[in-house]
Amino acid sequence: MTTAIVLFRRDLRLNDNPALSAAYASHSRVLPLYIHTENEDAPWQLGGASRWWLHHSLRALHEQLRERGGQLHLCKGNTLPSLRDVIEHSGTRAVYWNRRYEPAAIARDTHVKQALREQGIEVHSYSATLWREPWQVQTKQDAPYRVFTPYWRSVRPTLSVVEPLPEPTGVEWADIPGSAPLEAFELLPRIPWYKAFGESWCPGERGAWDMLELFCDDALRDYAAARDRPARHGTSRLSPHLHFGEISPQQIFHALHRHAQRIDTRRRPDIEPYLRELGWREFAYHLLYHFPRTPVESFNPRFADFPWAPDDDALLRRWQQGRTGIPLVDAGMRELWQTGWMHNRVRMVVASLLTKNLRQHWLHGARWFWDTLVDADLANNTLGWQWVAGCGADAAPYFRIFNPVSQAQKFDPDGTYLRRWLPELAQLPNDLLHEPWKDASVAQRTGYLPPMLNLQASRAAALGAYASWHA
DNA sequence: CCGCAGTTGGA
DNA sequence: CCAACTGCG
Repeated sequence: MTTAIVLFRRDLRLNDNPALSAAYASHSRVLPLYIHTENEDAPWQLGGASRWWLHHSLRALHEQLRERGGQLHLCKGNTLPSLRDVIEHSGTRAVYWNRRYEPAAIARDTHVKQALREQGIEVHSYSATLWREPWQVQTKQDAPYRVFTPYWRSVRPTLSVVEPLPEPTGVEWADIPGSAPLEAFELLPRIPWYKAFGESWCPGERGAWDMLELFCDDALRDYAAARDRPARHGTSRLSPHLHFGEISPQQIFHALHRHAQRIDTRRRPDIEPYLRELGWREFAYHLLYHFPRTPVESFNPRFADFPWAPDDDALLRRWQQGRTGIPLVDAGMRELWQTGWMHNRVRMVVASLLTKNLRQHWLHGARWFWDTLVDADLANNTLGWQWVAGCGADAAPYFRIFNPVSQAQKFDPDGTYLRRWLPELAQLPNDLLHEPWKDASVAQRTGYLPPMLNLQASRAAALGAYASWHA
């Protein structure tokens, strides 16, 4: 009669959870544990929006366990002392977890594993958030891939539909006295800016599957085109669920495949474009593993002396608050603030404006996204910002500067997205909605600010600065 | 060593 | 057409 600890981290699910299944296979009792380590992930400790999500996801997991006669044991503190405490009070000799891939987490886990083993505790770790471990994918020259297309060409053919692990049934859940209340984590920020998040999101394993079902029923068929239209719910919106491991890529692949198979061949949706996006996520994790300094340093070393404009707080604040006077940018930043999420197409546009037109360092944008996105993810955030800024792996070339007006006209032609997030402009006809500055009276009538920059001039200045630096 | 190709654009 | 460069096989 032995007990095993299952340490939950970014795997807040009971299905397809290798650590949980393995623990249950070898032990008669399982003690589910979550440790709130306030600072171990510094400088990338959880941002505000992520904290909101985590709060609700932990509550959801706790409820799931209660329905099964158990409960999630919560403690606050550093991982090793907290684990030792629980080990001592529960008489446990084995700890199971699923791996994480952020540099700080790897260092921490390596240390904890070694320390526990030295005191005679078994530690077992598993792969649960990626299709392939980062060290398993290499070029013919035994180097990590730096370009997505060859990476994907090498990985995709090796992926197959695998039956996900079922939730273990009949588990005897263990607990010890002294669990902290969830409120003790103080995860909900003092400023209740997140009060509308609940209208968009349902954190937790069940919420993840509801979202996936919505995607299958609605957007999947038309994904390749619809995913570029910010007014539509054309994307999967699974990113925060994936980040916290409420659902795994394996489960998604399996579910999409099964869903597609049930539809007759002529109307069967093509799941490849979406799998490719999951491939980007996988690629981002692999890059972060192989290039652990990229969260703070440009992937391309040439950019070490890139002439970013001097930091400008006033300018940054207007960008953050959605007060730039550029409709698509302001709409996106307000969507982010109000829902904790922004459509990917719009993310590229706001990031391009900050890093290219305004020439602010990409880290300023990355940090804001880190704090405000419910799907803030070190691997994806780093890759995304460096890609837009032009200093990343497989990055956009410097001369590719998004024009927010033409992007809006192309992907939100009827202005639905702009009107949703810029209600003060909702009454304008489409041409003025896309370019409110064309009528000087709009600013007075609506209170909408005149643009803080000239798109053409700032573009030319950015190209000029790049060219003279590059020469 | 050679050849091919490279997420998302703008004017 | 903007620039060439390099990752990869």
